[in-house]
Amino acid sequence: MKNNNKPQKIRAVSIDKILVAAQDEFILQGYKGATVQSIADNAGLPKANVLYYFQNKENIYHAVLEQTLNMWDEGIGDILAEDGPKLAIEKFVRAKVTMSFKNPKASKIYAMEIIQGAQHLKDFARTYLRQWVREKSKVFQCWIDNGEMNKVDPVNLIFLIWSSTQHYADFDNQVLTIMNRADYEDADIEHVTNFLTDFILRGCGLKQ
Amino acid sequence: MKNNNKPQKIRAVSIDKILVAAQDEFILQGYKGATVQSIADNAGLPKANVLYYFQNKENIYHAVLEQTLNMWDEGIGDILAEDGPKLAIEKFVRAKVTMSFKNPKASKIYAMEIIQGAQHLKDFARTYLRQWVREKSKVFQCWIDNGEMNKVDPVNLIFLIWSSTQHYADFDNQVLTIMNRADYEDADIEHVTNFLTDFILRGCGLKQ
DNA sequence: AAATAAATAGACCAAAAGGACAAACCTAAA
DNA sequence: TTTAGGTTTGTCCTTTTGGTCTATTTATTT
Repeated sequence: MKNNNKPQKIRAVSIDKILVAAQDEFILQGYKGATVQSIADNAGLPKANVLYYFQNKENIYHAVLEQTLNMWDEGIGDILAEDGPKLAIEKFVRAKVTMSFKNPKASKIYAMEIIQGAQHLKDFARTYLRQWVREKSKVFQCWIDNGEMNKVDPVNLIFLIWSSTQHYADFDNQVLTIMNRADYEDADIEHVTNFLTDFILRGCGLKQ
Repeated sequence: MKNNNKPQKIRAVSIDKILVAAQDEFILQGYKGATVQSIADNAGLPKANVLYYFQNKENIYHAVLEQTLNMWDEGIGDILAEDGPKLAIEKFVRAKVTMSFKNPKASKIYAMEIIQGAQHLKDFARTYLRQWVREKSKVFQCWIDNGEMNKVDPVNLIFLIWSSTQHYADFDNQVLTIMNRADYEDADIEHVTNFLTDFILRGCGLKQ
């Protein structure tokens, strides 16, 4: 019953189970606090088997990080000059909010990394991220210069959008506790998206 | 030269050195990853001496958390009905931004706690924080009902202010990397405060 | 100065955890 | 059936670390 899986898929399935378990473990315990044994238990595999696929704990963590970055990358949406400020911001905020609600764990792994000094993400931030911010800032600046939106510092605007959207992922525990709720519901995504787009568009002088 | 300290102050001084070192260690390594030895080294004391003041690691962490919450509490500022929306938001944002720039470590400790499930802060969130949000929401609601500001969901507004201000503390590494800078400067506080107050006031319909 | 309390410090221990190893166990092609 | 490559698992070892114990030194009080 167990190994009826297609031949070369065993590897993929096991690796996936390990990564899922590892993500939870790293969030809850941090890198040092996470134990291979616990990851193995949660993945339903013996420890030696986990070490067979990933040679050591650091490799597991790298794999989790990589997966997280890929997801972040896909879900980040984009800010296109041709969309114009209003549509671009709407799309971007919606993408990030949806991402935060649908995949809070990825956001948390990322947040913990940055808070702890971005040891494993220095390069990512220094190259990819900086470049991304630079490009998008230019787009905002164009819109400002064209009088399509208020004069708002683009870099800080990006920070505000990032932080206000990711807050619902990283601090989900706090948000839910304060709202006296057990879990997010689908309607929340819409509600928060509407709140944030409205608010941010107004902040940019794109509404009323 | 060493023990010329005033009599009963040795204890206070040592405890303080330990707490400072512990805060750094807990941020960098997480709870499980932090070692008493490393805290002791950074405090310039032998490990046994650290355990002499705090009986075990958990006590150290509790002390750090308590200190953090007190600081948070003082620095959080307040939102007073009599100030009116504009002044109240200005004051609050300025307080939180200043706090973020002046004491990013406290914000980080707090953020990690919440991200990791708020194990040690469940009570704080369930009682104090929830109550605080409830009260301040009422104040916002009054202003809205009086037509003193736009109809903006108060709870989400509070979340937005929290997240956008704390971002400069929790993600300082990322912010600095993106801005290609080594450290924050005093002028940054003013700049960010102005950006955020402007933006948020406009979002609330309190400007232009 | 003597006695008492506080602080410092080295040595030690048991438990936990990362990782190595080797033996067994499939599954599929030759 | 045999062989080879991938997979599963129990066992063992070493290092790290939280915490204890005891001894010594430094302050404080009487």
